[in-house]
Amino acid sequence: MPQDQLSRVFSALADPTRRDMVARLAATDATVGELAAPYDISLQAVSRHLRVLGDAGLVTRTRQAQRRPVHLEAEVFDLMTKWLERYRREADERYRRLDAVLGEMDDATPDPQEDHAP
Amino acid sequence: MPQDQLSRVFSALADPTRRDMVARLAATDATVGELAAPYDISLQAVSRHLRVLGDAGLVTRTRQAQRRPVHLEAEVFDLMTKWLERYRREADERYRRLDAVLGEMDDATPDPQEDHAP
DNA sequence: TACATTCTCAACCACTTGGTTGAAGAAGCG
DNA sequence: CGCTTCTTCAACCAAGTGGTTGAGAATGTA
Repeated sequence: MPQDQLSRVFSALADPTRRDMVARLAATDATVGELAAPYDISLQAVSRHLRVLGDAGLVTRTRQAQRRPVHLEAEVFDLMTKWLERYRREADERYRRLDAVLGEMDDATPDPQEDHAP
Repeated sequence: MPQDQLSRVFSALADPTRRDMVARLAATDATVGELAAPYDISLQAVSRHLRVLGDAGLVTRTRQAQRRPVHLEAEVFDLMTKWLERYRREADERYRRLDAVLGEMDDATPDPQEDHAP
């Protein structure tokens, strides 16, 4: 069950509620109650969403009286960006290299040539 | 059940096997059998992984005799990059001007189903 | 101390996910 | 046509997820 961090991060962001939380936390820190306000789910559910974000390293918590303010950790985004950039660039280059037809299905005489670059 | 695409994309990439497939597909197209080779799981499982990637818009399939070559669609990465860049930058700026006002929630009450989008 | 506020833990439940095996569809070859 | 190759569909199962409610921990306040 100990997934790698990248998996945890992607998994955490696969939920719209959690993405929305991240979006709001990018603007400012917030407490659990504040974060929960807009949603129609229980405080406990929000708390658990935050635990998922925390496990992914996307947020950290502190203590402020009874409150547990949540803070977005931007560094983790770099991890994702790094992964993304690498493969996006590779695919992009490859796309640029072959000047034909991918994705277009309207060819009447489909004679798929090899698209391997020389 | 019809999740938004961003959720499907993040969810698809939350699996290490699928991320590895994407990585390999960034180099070149491949058939199901070719993709399956390195992994110790059934061909059917690989086929289903590819369906997940396909539903997320990350790959497309064509037909080549009995084979169904898989092609990586780089455009979807832009979607993620856009999302990432936006909030990473916001958090970065905020980090830079580290005034950190807690408890200062603005009036934004977003619908959890929708991402923060302009 | 007693009480209110804020948040988390625990148990439960419906649904999804990622794997399995067996059967079947689709295309080429003898 | 029957047989082989490549791939998907279907049914099943264990484990995970996201919600619920109820209890309780942690802290500040009267």
